[in-house]
Amino acid sequence: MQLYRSEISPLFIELFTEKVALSEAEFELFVSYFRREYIPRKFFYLKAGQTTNQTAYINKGSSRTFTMDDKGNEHIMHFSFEDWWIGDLQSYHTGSPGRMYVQAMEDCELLCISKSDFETIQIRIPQLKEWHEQKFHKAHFATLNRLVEIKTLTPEERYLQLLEKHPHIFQRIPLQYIASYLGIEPPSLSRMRKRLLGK
Amino acid sequence: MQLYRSEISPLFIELFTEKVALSEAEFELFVSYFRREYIPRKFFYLKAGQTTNQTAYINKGSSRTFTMDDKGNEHIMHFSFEDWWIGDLQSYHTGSPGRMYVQAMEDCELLCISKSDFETIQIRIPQLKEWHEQKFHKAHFATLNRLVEIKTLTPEERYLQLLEKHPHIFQRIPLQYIASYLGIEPPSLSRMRKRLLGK
DNA sequence: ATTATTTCTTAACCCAAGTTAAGTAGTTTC
DNA sequence: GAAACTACTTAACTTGGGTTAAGAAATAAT
Repeated sequence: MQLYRSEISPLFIELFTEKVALSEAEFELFVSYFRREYIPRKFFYLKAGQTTNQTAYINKGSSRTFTMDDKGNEHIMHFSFEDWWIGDLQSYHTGSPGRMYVQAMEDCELLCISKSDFETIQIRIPQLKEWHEQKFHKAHFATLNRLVEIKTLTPEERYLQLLEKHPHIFQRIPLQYIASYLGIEPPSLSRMRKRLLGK
Repeated sequence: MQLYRSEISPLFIELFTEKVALSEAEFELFVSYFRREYIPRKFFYLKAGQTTNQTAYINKGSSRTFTMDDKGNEHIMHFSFEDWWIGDLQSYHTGSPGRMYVQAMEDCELLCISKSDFETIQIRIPQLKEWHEQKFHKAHFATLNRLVEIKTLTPEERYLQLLEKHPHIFQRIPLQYIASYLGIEPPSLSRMRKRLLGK
């Protein structure tokens, strides 16, 4: 099951041939380790309790990553779209069962590479190791940013900031999910939006 | 200004001679790069806007790390005690101005090493690089954990969890700071504690 | 087109946290 | 020991989110 270039997002190709600067041969080798995976809307790429041993690139589609509390309520940590990498970082790195659910919000086409394959190829192509580490750092800072946001901003401020910084999200994601991401219930978001109309 | 062994926390010695498994000579070399720094109570090790170029180990004392929002309210991210490393990770890694304030809650004695010295010695002693990376991973997962907690637990649940997992904190830290850490105002914490007495 | 399903809004009520300000207790300082 | 400062609590009031349930609107399925 080989992957043809025409089936790979241009952004993926650009990332590894230009930013990571793999040679043509290195890129071919790298890609050869990937496998396509389809996750239909509403299905799960990953569930809490599972241990991940692969990383996935979203070639097409979108997903939401959430945890579930004791009472069965879902809490969305983030959304992912084309050109994002999804998975449970903690499970991937520690090899222990994860706490995250990753569910397709739209039909997803993923490009997946197993952890062992990735580690193998890192030895041959050191740039990939470096890229992976940087990716990890960025993920950390994104999480830190989320934490700061949630501590320093009111729900209303978080809503306005999301609207300003990521307006496209509102065109693709149901408001109930956005409410969960903001940390409030759908009726609260509804009330808030009404409140803000008068401003 | 040399550091004598008797002046270094046994935990620090144990960490690097046993867990990181440095040889006697390596340890001596490593320690020689450190410099002592004293931060009196209420003074700042770091302020938002500054760019850090060192890491600090708390040999003695405690600190709080917080951000400040637009309205001037402080939001405590975490507390640190003996045997913890403090600083602004994001500023340290990206070399850009940080958003964190690190203030001594008790008189602090720190062991500090500059970023450049640490990078130099990493080349000579690769175990240190590995240790540092692991430290970074753990920091990430701690942040993730905080985010999950704050999203899935109510203030009361967060309070009870803190009380259960870190009861010693209540013996060393003013309740107003704990309130900030939990994400509520001091009167709310006070009311909550009163409420919980009847249970 | 009709039905079914999903998504969003609204209303009513409750409750907990925010806010402000006052007051108490404990500690430090001189 | 009095004054000053800090930490904590309490009260009164406001505000905004949670909850539940019902209904409206939009979308998908048949």
